[in-house]
Amino acid sequence: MAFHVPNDFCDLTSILLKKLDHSIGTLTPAKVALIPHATILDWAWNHPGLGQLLWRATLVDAAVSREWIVNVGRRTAYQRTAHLLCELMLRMRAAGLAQGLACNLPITQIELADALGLTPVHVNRTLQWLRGESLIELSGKTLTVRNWRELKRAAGFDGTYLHQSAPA
Amino acid sequence: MAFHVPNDFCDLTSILLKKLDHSIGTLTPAKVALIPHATILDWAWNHPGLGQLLWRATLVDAAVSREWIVNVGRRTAYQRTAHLLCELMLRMRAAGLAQGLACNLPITQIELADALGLTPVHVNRTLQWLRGESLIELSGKTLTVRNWRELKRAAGFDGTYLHQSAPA
DNA sequence: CGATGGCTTGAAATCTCTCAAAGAAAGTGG
DNA sequence: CCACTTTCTTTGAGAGATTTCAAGCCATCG
Repeated sequence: MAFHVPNDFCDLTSILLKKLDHSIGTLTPAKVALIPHATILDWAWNHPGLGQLLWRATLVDAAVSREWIVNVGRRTAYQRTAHLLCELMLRMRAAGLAQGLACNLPITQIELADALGLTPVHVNRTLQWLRGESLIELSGKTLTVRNWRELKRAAGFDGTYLHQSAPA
Repeated sequence: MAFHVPNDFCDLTSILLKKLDHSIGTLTPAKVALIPHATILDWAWNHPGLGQLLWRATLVDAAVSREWIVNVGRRTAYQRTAHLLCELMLRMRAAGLAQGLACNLPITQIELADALGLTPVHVNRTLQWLRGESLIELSGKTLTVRNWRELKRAAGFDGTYLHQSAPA
């Protein structure tokens, strides 16, 4: 239901929602910082600036979720896959983890399929199509966008929902 | 991407996310309370209990969004429709707006289709199927669940994500 | 160098959509 | 309160996107 890229806060939900309704796992070896709930709550209530930042982070996650609903519910496999790749590229760039329009994407087609609501077989064909149109290169663990403008157009992508501009 | 039932907070997102990435509309005549952002922010930072409640409300909305991703991405039209009806019934009950397993559902099949990522035509056939199985009655503006247990089973519904138990 | 997991390909099956039209229901104006 | 219009619901048949099933290939790893 969601992907996190390095430096993302994750599972902020658990601070206030005590009943687990989902789980989180790693797709690769990862360095994870564990922060006690008590610490976060202390930050939130005693440093309003921080609290605002944390709340905001959860709101951005929610915005991304809403976009995924649209993606999965209303776009074709082709648009949908392109859309996810646009999102991931922008988020990796914001995290300072991209070189130009290339970034690490250590994810299998099976995992991609799960996130896209497609079968792995169809994801495979869709990626071939995107490659055939020279929109992307995706080999091994590296995603390179060959034609950002066309990829965006194919996906119907508008990154507003990522709220990447600095918060007030 | 979401439905609100009476008494739901809506658009809390806009308090911290200044760039609009979606819109909100009414499906029926509605009584709406407008609260200035400044007021909400004041509540949030000067009354920690309230702030926690507000933050929590946005987290529950996010949890619902995540479930919708699953619903639209991984369930058949039949399961998906049943699932949404389960959710709506539970939320209407929590809002004190249901009589037993019957509640108001003033929504057209077209709107339902939009939320489900289906065509209105297919929603129509799906509802007929659910009616045929005696799981629901849905005529005019009233939804009645005839067989809650079976409807839940058909939908693969687990209401945990609604977090309806009282917050700490 | 065998084993495992991931990628690719093909063909048939299926779910859902599209197109098209007709019947109900609900709202509007006279 | 009745024509009239609009919107919503229903039905049918054909088309299409995606899935399913099945198999082969390739790369990586111990």
